[in-house]
Amino acid sequence: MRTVTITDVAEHAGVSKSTVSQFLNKRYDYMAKKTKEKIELAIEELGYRPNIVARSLKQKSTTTIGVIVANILHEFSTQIIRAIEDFCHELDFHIIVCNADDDPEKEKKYIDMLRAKQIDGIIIFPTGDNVELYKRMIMENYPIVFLDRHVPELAISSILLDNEKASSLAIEEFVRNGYERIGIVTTSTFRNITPRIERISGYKKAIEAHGLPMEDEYIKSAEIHEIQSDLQVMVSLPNPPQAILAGNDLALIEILKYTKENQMKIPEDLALIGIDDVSFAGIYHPSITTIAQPTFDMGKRAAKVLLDKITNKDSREEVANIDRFKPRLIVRVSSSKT
Amino acid sequence: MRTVTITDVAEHAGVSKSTVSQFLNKRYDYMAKKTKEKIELAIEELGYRPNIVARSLKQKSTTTIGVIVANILHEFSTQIIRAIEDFCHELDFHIIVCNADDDPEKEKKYIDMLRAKQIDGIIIFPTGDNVELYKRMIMENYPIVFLDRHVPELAISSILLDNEKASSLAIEEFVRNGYERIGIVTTSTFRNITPRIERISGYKKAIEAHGLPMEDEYIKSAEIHEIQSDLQVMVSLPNPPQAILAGNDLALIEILKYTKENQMKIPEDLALIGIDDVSFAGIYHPSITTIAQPTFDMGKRAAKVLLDKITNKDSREEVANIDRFKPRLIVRVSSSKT
DNA sequence: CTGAAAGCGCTTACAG
DNA sequence: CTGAAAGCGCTTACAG
Repeated sequence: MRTVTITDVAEHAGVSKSTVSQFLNKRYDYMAKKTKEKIELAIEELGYRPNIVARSLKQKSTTTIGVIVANILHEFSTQIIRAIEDFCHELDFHIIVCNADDDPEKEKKYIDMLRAKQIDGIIIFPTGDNVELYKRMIMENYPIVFLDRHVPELAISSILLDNEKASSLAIEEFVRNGYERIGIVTTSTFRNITPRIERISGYKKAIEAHGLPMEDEYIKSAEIHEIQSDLQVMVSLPNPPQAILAGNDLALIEILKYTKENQMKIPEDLALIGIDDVSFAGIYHPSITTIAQPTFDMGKRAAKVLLDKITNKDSREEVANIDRFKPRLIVRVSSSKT
Repeated sequence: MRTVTITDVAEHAGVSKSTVSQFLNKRYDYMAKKTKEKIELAIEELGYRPNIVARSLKQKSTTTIGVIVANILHEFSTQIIRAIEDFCHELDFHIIVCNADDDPEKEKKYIDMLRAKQIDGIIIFPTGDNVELYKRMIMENYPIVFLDRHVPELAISSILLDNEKASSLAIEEFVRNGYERIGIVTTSTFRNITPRIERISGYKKAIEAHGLPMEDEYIKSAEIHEIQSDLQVMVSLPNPPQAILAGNDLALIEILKYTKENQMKIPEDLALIGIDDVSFAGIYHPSITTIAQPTFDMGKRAAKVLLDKITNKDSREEVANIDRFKPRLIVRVSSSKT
């Protein structure tokens, strides 16, 4: 089954390839009506479908972008992907999804491959460990946007949550309900991952601002599989925290696992707020107070900023344009007075 | 910043483009060691990265596949995507993720675009409404695999759950615990979506096999936003069901929302089993008995079957190869005796 | 208003 | 062991 090409269409319609190409690109300015009709008919009859790879080679654009998420297991990642996909679909762009698995090597491999494939731009949740590579892309003025995390020394547009605000919203809610000994548990801050670092610093500032006890033992950032034992330690303190802020969805699930296994009552034995409005927050017993990220807006913005850069490649930016999105407190039961 | 091409490398190394190309494709058979080194050096010095679009045009392969999910909101979809991505990453294939949003028009648009982009093959969760289009792809021997759903009259390899088994596992678990009036709630069966149809038929067969009461009122399939009111009707029956099987994750969440709002106790007021082992099943109060799909295996298999077809395009298959995966019952508390 | 020609950056069969 | 030439399927500046 030979595939039909523009040459076949041209022959069939009795015109030149150039003219067919004009037609395909909707440059009808000077095209005779008859010519147009002949081409339309030929395309129809032959079932012609333009080869976009050939077009891309010539035009140096693939109308495809890459999205490299740090860890596709976070609900946040999949919601962002969905938002980006929605936005791109409108503009007939496609997205290639890559999961770096928090591995800088894998991230590098993906970046290299995406660029070899002439992908027009990339949205990255950066692992943070490929600074040289990021720098090279900036130098080459390659369109790129960071999401969720950023690398402070680099002039790359970044879409971030106002993470400190997220923590302070949570602490304020705890304080309003009379909690004083408040802890925070996040996944590992190995490699200085922005949201984790900032959520902890936001936590510290808020604790201080409210004159609450600040204990190192109340702050845990660890690998997922270590969280259970860390919680054990925290709960066994002489003065254990009465409330905990979960740094993200995976941390929250670990905490809920712990409280369930140890028959701790929420919020009586331990009050809880989670950053990320997980799907089950409203139906859990008790329902869980969360800090929601505007995931849809953030994904959409990232896509918009990237596509703008792609369309507008000459305008190089000199400084990182950091776009902070506001988190929103959703009050439910897990943080209430007891 | 002019991009460096194979011509630049050839000049820099003092050899021909052909030889550089041989090098890039690792055909070292007859290559002098010195030549190899010169090329390596030139590539290094120029920071050359082959243009895969050009290669694709010539080789008629993009080492990229498309994945069109019906609805990216299901956890099942994202797990499948992850599994496919993992598998493809090993083989240096990339995946373009598309969300058809259960809209046949959108599905069609994606299929057309993916083919125009010369994507090597597609994994589809078919909406079912583009039968002509599917048929044309079969005729053209275009590599394609169906996942989660299939279209019975078509000879397309399909990766499916043994859906009837999934339902019967659930019914048996209910029966073991003494439940007799058992209902099922799924999202809409408009357009004959395979898993929903089969889960309902499996439910019916199992109910019959156990000699349990079979009532039309115990069977609901509806759009997400209608489920609350349908549950209201079901619960208000003179003889309401004592147990409900949730057809998928979204249906389960609706049911939990309903029971929570109406302060129904699980399993005392209503026992529950959900198909899809949702992330929160183990930490919910009470923990939720589920029927797990082997999502990782299914995604991996789909990718494997597709890549085999791509590698092996001559071997056309005559009949649909339907691959049924076994569901697994995970007993927790929501289905226990009261 | 339309066509001939060159070119995008590769690969490949063939010649030497 | 290596190179010249043709070709993948488009687009585009230019000529007429």
